Amino acid sequence: MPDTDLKTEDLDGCGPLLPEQDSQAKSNRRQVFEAVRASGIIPRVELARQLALSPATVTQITTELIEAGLIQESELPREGDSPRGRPPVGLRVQATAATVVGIKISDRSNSAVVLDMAGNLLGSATLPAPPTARSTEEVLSEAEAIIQAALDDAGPGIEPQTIALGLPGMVDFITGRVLWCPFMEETDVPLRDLLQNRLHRPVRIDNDANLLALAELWFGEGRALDNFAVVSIEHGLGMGLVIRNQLHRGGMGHGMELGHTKVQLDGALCRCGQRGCLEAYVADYALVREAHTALNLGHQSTCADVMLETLYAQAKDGNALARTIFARAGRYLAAGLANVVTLYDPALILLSGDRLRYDYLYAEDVLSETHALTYRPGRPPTPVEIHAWGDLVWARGAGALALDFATEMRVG
Amino acid sequence: MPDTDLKTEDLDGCGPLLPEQDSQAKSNRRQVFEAVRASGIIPRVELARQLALSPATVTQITTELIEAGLIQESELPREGDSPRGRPPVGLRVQATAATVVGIKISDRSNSAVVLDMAGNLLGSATLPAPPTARSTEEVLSEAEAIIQAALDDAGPGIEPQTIALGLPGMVDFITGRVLWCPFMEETDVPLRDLLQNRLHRPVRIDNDANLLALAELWFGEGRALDNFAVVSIEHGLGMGLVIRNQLHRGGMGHGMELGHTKVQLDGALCRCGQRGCLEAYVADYALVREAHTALNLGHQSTCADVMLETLYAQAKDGNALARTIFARAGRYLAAGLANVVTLYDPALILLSGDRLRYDYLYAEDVLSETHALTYRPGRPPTPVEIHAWGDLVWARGAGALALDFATEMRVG
DNA sequence: TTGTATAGTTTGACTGCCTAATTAAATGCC
DNA sequence: GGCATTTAATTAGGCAGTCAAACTATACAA
Repeated sequence: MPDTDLKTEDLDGCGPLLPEQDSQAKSNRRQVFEAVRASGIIPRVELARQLALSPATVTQITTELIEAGLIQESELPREGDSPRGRPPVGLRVQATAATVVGIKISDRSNSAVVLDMAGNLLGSATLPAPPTARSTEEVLSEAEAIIQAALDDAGPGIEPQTIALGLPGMVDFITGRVLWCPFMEETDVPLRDLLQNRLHRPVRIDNDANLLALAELWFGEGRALDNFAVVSIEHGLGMGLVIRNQLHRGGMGHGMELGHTKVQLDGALCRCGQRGCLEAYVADYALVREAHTALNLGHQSTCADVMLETLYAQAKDGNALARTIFARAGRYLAAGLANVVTLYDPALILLSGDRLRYDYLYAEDVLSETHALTYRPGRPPTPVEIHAWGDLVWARGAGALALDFATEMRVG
Repeated sequence: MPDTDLKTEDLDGCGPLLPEQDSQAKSNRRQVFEAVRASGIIPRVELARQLALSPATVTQITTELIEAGLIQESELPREGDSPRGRPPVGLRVQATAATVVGIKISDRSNSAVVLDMAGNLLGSATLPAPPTARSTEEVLSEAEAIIQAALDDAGPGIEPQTIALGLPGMVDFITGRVLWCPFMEETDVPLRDLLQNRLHRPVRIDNDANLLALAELWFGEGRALDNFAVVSIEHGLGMGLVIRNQLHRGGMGHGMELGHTKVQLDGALCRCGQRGCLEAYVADYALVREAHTALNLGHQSTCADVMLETLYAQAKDGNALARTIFARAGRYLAAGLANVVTLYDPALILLSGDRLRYDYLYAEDVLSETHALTYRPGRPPTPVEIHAWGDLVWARGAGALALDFATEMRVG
């Protein structure tokens, strides 16, 4: 049929111009290794089932991995009723195959964890962070110090294979540059390469909100989900997003800024200079600001933490004004979470962060308010869970990043 | 090293439990085919470069595809300066290899397009839709009728290989069920399978907001992006999201509901029954509602469209009240778009939909307001573009879906 | 002409995976 | 205890897909 018969002649073609998958799928070798690590202990049959590979292939790949010292055979825990047939042989990661360090630098404390190839925690350390703005050189020294402290805690003779570092602010994961960080003097710092040169080891860096999501994806509630959001409540409100089992770093590779979504046009003043940001209602400085007014604390120049504790105590004691402060913050938080649900429809929202002691903010009220503010007829409400782990979450998230890196290098 | 040396023993393993990629990557055969279609005309060398394949492999695959009648050799348009060496031979898809139909059913009009394998438009049709609620049987008949009309327009002898249907409401792409649709009497209808049985052809169905995103991904501005959002403004406010070159259908496979994000706590009443939804400020019914008050049209029971036109005309004539209506709607829309930017950080936001004639709503003001409401220091503002195509966009999006389906079946 | 540059094909080998047959290691039944 | 049964894992043989390298094809330039 000649072209002239066509009503439209599309010489530019149609369809997406970019390849769909990121480069190519992981090799079966790597998939097998990761399935073993994800399971803890798993027999070959089960690997074949999970990965839709033939038993022959699994045998071949696992033999290679065992020879390479990456996995090992291991007794499988006995079930109650032992079935007939040849008993399966368990496989597990050779934990000592590699060691990695994940660290988090912030303006409160620096922390680090040492993980082995199986993800076991070998050691950790937390050091206070200087409250002042810091030079790049200082940050590098702090990183080195906290790594050393964690390695010391883990015991002698550990040589980490890879290192991952997380810090707040705008971090470009791809280029490894810190575009902006609240406590750093300089901007647009190629921190990854600087640290790499200093430590003579491969380094990755990422935004701390992303690390939180990675921590949940690797070690926490998100492991069985291919799709969830992690909201962190601290100084600001951060968000990490996992989509199709992968961290979504946004167009530019930075964390998502839930704190600066608008929940009220011309609303409260945010420290970013705009009005109506969620952060301006929920973050600690917003609460402190109201506490000043409500509790006649205006003349005191106590630090924010103390002031918040005071406010919380008063609310608990029945102070109505103090209660309204938390109640309002809670309602706005609910609106923000409802927006996340409406825009993403994640399978789960995890609330994470240090401030979970302010129960008022994360009480049942907030959760039910979130559901009330979400329009999803006929669908079950999106579960919202509070996940409070210790100060080491971020470092563990960085550890996951480092582990992934090490896996890429060792397994391929 | 014995296990007892470890500080934590993680028998449950670590790392994501689900496979990262969706099943497996596309075959090279399919990648080659899709690259040819995406390019329009492309020589083998370029295919090898783009897909990182050896020339030998490209030769083999293209030979197969030619033999299968899926692509063909074609003259390559001459550049101005002809370089030395053997001139490349162009490849293009054999447009006649397959034909598909994409249709959209709504409460205003039904439309359909006929596309060939190259994505060329062979024919189309639009029919008015009955304004009343419809039974499943009626919807099926309408679908059949609009398909026939489009096929008639395309000419004789066309047998579509696959069909894709889009409609508003909650559509589960995976199961092919319509959980809820504004104009359908029944709920939870297995529409895909019903249509399949009726037409004796493979069918896919999807939400109309998703189709819009697919239309942009296949034929529009989104082709060169791996990451963008499409916002559609009609009765409601829908959103489709492309992430990593793939449509993000949310946890349940429905479209995202931008219209019901909260931009004002305890704000205007939305038809969903909640308060402060973006839709309650921006959708046509919200404008009409205010027009009633502002323009003393309360006694008239004219239809919404006429009322909106009146309002728009008055605003153009300088009526201050009418102007404030559009101005307010524009500001809230800006806040909603700013939230999308803040939460997703897409590479581009496309504004799409029928109502683009209400210039006031999408004027420069809205775009600059969007940027003003977005906190992204040091980063260039997210581009927001208005994309007005005709009434056939949705059908074309459905066509893309059908084309993808046909490709899967024919190319593998 | 002949040289050179670029596009595309042919050949042979290799990798990775699969099917099918075989071996291994347990239980249950007689 | 011995043997059938059942499930796990390995081995053997083969096929599909890809690549490197050598080769052919087709243009322009000198």
